[in-house]
Amino acid sequence: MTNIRKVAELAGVSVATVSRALKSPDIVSPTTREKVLKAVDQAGYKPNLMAVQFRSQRTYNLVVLVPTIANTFFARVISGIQEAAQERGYGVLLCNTLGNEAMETQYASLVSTRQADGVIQLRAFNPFSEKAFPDGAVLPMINACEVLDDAPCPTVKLDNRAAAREATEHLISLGHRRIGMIKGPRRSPLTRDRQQGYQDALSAADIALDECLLCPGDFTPRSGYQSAETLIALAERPTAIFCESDEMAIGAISRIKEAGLRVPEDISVAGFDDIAFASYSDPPLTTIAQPAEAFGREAVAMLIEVLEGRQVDNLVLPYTLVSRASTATCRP
Amino acid sequence: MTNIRKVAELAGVSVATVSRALKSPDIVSPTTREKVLKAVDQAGYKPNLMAVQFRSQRTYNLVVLVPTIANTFFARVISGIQEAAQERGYGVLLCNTLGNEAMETQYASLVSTRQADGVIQLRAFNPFSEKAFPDGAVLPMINACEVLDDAPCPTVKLDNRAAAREATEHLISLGHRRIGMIKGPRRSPLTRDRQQGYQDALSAADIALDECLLCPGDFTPRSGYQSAETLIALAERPTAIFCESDEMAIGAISRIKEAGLRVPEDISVAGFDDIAFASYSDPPLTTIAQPAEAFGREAVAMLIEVLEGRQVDNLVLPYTLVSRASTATCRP
DNA sequence: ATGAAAGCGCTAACAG
DNA sequence: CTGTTAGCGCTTTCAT
Repeated sequence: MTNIRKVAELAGVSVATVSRALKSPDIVSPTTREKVLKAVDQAGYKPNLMAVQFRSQRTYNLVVLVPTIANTFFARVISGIQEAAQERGYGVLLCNTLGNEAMETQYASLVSTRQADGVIQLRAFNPFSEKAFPDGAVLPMINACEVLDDAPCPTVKLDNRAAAREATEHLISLGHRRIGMIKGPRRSPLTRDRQQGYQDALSAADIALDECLLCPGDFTPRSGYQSAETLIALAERPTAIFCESDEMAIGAISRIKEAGLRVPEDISVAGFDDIAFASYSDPPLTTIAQPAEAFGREAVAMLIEVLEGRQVDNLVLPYTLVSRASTATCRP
Repeated sequence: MTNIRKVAELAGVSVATVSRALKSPDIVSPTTREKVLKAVDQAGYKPNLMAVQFRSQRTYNLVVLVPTIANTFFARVISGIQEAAQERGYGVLLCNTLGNEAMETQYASLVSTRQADGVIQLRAFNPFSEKAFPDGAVLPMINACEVLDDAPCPTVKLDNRAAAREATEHLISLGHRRIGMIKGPRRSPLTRDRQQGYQDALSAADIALDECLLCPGDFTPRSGYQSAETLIALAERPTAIFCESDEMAIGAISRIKEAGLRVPEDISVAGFDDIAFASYSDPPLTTIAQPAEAFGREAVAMLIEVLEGRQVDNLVLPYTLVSRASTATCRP
């Protein structure tokens, strides 16, 4: 492998000059620069970035901790991350953690071991030990999408409570009063906030909360399918279901139809995320559109700010209620 | 940041001893080992892997070139890659190339610049220039899923021709003789092979090929939707459609229903990939199941073999026809 | 404008 | 078993 020394010999200059000709062309004389560039070309020289990084103590790699890459919402977030990182000369180390905290901690240590400069965490968990970054220290991390309440770092998120409230209000405005909810994982702040929003809407409309209508889920189509089954079987069946993800909504619709019921005639269904399939489901899904790619892009921009020692504010991104055919007037 | 020297001072030994105590504990005396480990703990020492890598000339990073991470099939492949890489102590540098050759070349140069040890390419394109790896040299690359005909490296793929033939034969066996096909990108070997399989099946059943029934697509639901529109509008409408991806099949079904036609009563639809949504579409999708995660796992295993200088054979993974409700007997 | 030389943190001869 | 020493390839003072 050709290194800078080879190039220096070939050009008849010192290694320092080669380095300078490449990094700050303006401070070497045009003639030397020419010579160097010719030698670089001739030798097919590519700087060993491992050495460069080692020297400069920066890797230009970002670690992304994603709960599951199989979820199309996260896939979109990652696209955004990937794109923004590339533009700024950073690589992306993708870690599919499946929500496993040990794994997240392990991956975060890529930063302690200087394999990466910072972390984008897409789940509400701090993967850094007190030890690695004692108190006062600024964590090289951004927490995005699902955010810790007392995050030790800057965050980008949606106003999940408001969004869930709006989705629920949409159903209420269609005349629904018995509205089921298929939730996300138990201890997720995201789920808690969305449930809050759901309850806010009910309260505002003077509808009493019925715990039976609250079903567990894990964002997969399968869990939506199963929880829909429970809801359908209820003595007093809901006329609408609000799902915390489109994937669950699609699973739920599948189960509802299997039971011989129609969407939205018998049961309206609303989702959350606005994934690509939402438009192609039957019926097309009413949902809350999240700016998934923007989450990724913003997280990268913020993380780089942090890495460069600047102050960063938390960010709340906008959502939109997209009304499609899966929700309709209640006609019991 | 604490480094090996600090630890050495703290333990009252040389840096070499610290290094040894950590890398090959058996060749240092138990007492020194203890001292060193205590010092390591006390200093909160983590080896600077950048330095280790720099020294050992290995990064333990793999580059993955993926056409689009938004496709759930690739998401599964990546999960497999990710998992296998982690088990073997490798990190994954994910590159969403959108099929852009310049981008792929650029990312592949992470290897030339020693940011990564090898490449897993999920598209039929060689991202390495002749210059970087002259002829004889063994490319540190595995080509998976969509494979070049004369790949310059080991490959893992499906027998796409046989799989497409089987899917088509399934439709023929149901009495269909007018079978549309929604294809993948124009110049993809994958598309060519699948079309071959489709034609193989037609020939074997003495059905003449009708070019009108061949529609373009790009694996997205949207393209399936559009091509279905074309097929429906045909004077002699097909009674079945074979799509090269489930995402297109889902788009196609959506369009067919919009036209007031029923699946499978009026038109049967078959897909390819068996993504998670295939079971939850209405009707559930008949499709060719690919072992997506296995592609990822095998590619990693093979790449590491190559990196360690061993010989590797090409691999063909098995597929399965999964028959669900979207295909049924032809009754014109 | 250029060169000589130090050193980033670590490992691996080579001595002892 | 342990210490000394020489780099890995590069950037960056400090001289010239």
